[in-house]
Amino acid sequence: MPGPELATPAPPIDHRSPGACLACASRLVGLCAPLHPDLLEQVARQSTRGRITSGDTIFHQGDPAREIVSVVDGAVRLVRLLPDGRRAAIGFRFAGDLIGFTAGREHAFSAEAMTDATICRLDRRHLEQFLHRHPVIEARMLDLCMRELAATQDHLLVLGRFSAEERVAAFLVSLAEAQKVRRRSEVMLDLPATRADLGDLLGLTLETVSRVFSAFRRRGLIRLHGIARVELLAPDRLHRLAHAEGSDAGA
Amino acid sequence: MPGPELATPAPPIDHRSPGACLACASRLVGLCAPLHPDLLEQVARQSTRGRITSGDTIFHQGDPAREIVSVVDGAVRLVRLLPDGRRAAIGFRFAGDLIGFTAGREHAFSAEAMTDATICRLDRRHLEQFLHRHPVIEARMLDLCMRELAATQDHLLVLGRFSAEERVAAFLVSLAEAQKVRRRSEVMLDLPATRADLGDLLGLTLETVSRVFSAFRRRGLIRLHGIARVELLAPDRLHRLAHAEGSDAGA
DNA sequence: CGACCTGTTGAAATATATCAAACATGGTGG
DNA sequence: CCACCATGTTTGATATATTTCAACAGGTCG
Repeated sequence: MPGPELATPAPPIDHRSPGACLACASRLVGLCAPLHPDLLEQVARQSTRGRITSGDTIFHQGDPAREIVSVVDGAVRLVRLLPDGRRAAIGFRFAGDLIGFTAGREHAFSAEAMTDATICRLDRRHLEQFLHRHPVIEARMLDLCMRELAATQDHLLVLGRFSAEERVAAFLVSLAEAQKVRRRSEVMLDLPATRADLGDLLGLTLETVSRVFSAFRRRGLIRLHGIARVELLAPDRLHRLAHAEGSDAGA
Repeated sequence: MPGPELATPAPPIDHRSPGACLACASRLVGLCAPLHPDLLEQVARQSTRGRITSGDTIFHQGDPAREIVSVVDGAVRLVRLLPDGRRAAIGFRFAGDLIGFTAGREHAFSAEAMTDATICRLDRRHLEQFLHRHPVIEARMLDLCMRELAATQDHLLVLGRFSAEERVAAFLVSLAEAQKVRRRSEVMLDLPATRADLGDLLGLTLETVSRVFSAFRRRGLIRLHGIARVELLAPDRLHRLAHAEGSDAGA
């Protein structure tokens, strides 16, 4: 499903030298990296950690891609903007995700904070050199990239052939998945995105998203708690909807 | 060895010498790979080349991903099938493209020949071992993967926010691009796909695709030559349409 | 308090899907 | 060689899901 596979549930953070972010470096490497800690510092030393606030742009579509960004905490949306103002979101990213790693010279999309967030910027050059020196990590990177590719292809299916309800269901299911990976509840979901954000992600208008939420609520599929959290009351039925397995004809 | 699960309608395989396909191996490596030819043979030796006919399935969604396939010649569609019969195409692939390389254990989509084609099957294990031994190639692979990811994200934008006409225009432009890369005409395009294939790729019905082609024809944007080729009469206008740059208001 | 943002809901407009029929095309076999 | 068939295409009429436009409600924040 569309989304965040790359996930170590946010390791404890520890900044040795000022600005440096060893935590990010180690997250980059993954859980069981057969690397000497000293090597990590090579990367960490070239990183700067910072806190940003909801709505801030981390980098803009078109900016030279000189940095890779690790999301330490918070939620980020990746959006493409069309000349006439239409927006499409490539995906949402959360703690533990890496964004902005690209083959191109420029970022193909903007990254915007949906919540207050902590991020860590890594110098692209240094990261690439590091990867070249450590093929094991480069192999992990390839693996990561292929997973993200698969997730994006899933999303393609959603946008190409799913109805509005199926799209929203697919999103909720994938969000539950993402929270599970991060050791958070699978049924009580944090929803940092606005209806407009969801519309951009799912290829719908914000009104349609809102209507689908209402319909789900009426059918007893979900319950809204305040504005930023959804409870899945019938994950199984949502799952079937999200996989186009019909049989949820009812009400 | 449970051999024949990979391609149920087992395409006829032409075991020439020991089946080796040096051409595929070198394509995999890329043009200017700093590798000794002997090394290529390691990969080539484990490959089998074969000819398949239009409509054949190269591998099925759900099949164990034991092979990587290189398209030597012809056109292939990658499609995902939903339980209720809906189809969505991930993309089309042509000569020189590599398909089926994945992080998962199983193929997430089916690969079907749109034309008679020549393909080369590489053993996944061997390829992976080869990559591990040759980090330079692995780095190229990562680069390839990131490019494919970027292309898929582009497609996401198309499916999420483009009108039917914009989608078809985007497809034609990208097809022209693909032919240009392959040193073929940028305005006289081979169109191996049926209207239904295009619909699957663009998230439309075949009728809508047909109507858009007719509309483009009426407006003097394209001309159809027989059934399998399109001539772009106004590439610039199509380009603007494909990039949502408006200003093609007219008729 | 008032301005603003997000969300909800309604009514009308519209792009695309669906259903249906006729039309090309290319291959096959008599 | 032609008739025929299967397959793909075009076009039309209608249906429908989603968008668009619009009004209103509930928070939040200065």
